[in-house]
Amino acid sequence: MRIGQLAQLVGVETQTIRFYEQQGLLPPPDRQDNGYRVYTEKHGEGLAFIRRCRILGLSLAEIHELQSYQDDPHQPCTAVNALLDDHISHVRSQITALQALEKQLVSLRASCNDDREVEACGVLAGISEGNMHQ
Amino acid sequence: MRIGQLAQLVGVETQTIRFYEQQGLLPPPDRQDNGYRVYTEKHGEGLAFIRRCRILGLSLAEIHELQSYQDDPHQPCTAVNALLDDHISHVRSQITALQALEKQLVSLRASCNDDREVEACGVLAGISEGNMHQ
DNA sequence: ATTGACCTTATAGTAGCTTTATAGTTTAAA
DNA sequence: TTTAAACTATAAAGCTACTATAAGGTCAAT
Ligand SMILES: [Zn+2]
Ligand SMILES: [Zn+2]
Ligand SMILES: [Zn+2]
Ligand SMILES: [Zn+2]
Repeated sequence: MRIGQLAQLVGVETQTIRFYEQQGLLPPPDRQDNGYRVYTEKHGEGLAFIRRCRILGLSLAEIHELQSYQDDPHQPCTAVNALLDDHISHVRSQITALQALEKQLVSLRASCNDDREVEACGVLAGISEGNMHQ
Repeated sequence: MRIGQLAQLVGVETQTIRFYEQQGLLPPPDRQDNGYRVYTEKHGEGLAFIRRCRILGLSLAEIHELQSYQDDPHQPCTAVNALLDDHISHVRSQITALQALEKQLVSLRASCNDDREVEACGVLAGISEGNMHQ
């Protein structure tokens, strides 16, 4: 299977596959005589794994870490679970931060109606005056 | 006032100030004979404005846009308010996406306790099998 | 023989800085 | 007075996870 077919199968762009190979996330495939990459089913599974991790918001470094655990399957899986726990708490703190931000933005927006000049805009004034409780 | 003092005053790094100048967000200050930048209070206010916008999650492009409105203070402020509305809805959709992600991650995590080998880890199995309702 | 679809590598761009490298200037201590 | 610390300058690279572009080689069909 060549790179285009693999790309279509998994739903990524060919450049992305080459990028993952370059980053050490996907093992370098064999080459045809003309230099074309030839992929196996295993590559397909590996690529799908990477993509599902990305959908879960894992960084390439975290994926790399998971792969290193997969390479040593008789270790206890505490490290895997811990990685996910860390990721969950990271996501949660992002949510918390964004919710606080939303509150701030909404209150800022409430300080202006649409019938003013820029000079008197409550939004700009609110930012400029810096009444921001961090 | 030199760049280091301004940086300390506003709480940014000197490189960040030079970066904003280069990006056209901060007007180029006068220079001493030795080439050192000399800042005024206006620069301090401008920099503080940028920083508060950044804290509100606005992009440099959005800040640039706000600055262009400030330069024309007798326009109606509808564009300012619209910019903020857009930003708020952007933040809200981020929150929604992250909340869905958190749910997915938590359910994935629940599929493993800590007493397994990597081979049998519920988390890794969950990712590999791809039972992900997008 | 030439078109078109596919493949190759290398390089640059995205956002918002941060880091590094290299060098010149000012200020204070020894 | 010398010298070292602290400050300034520019330019360029690094960060993340790709995406896009350029310039070219390969292959099947027309
Ligand atoms: Zn993470
Ligand atoms: Zn307004
Ligand atoms: Zn925005
Ligand atoms: Zn586990």
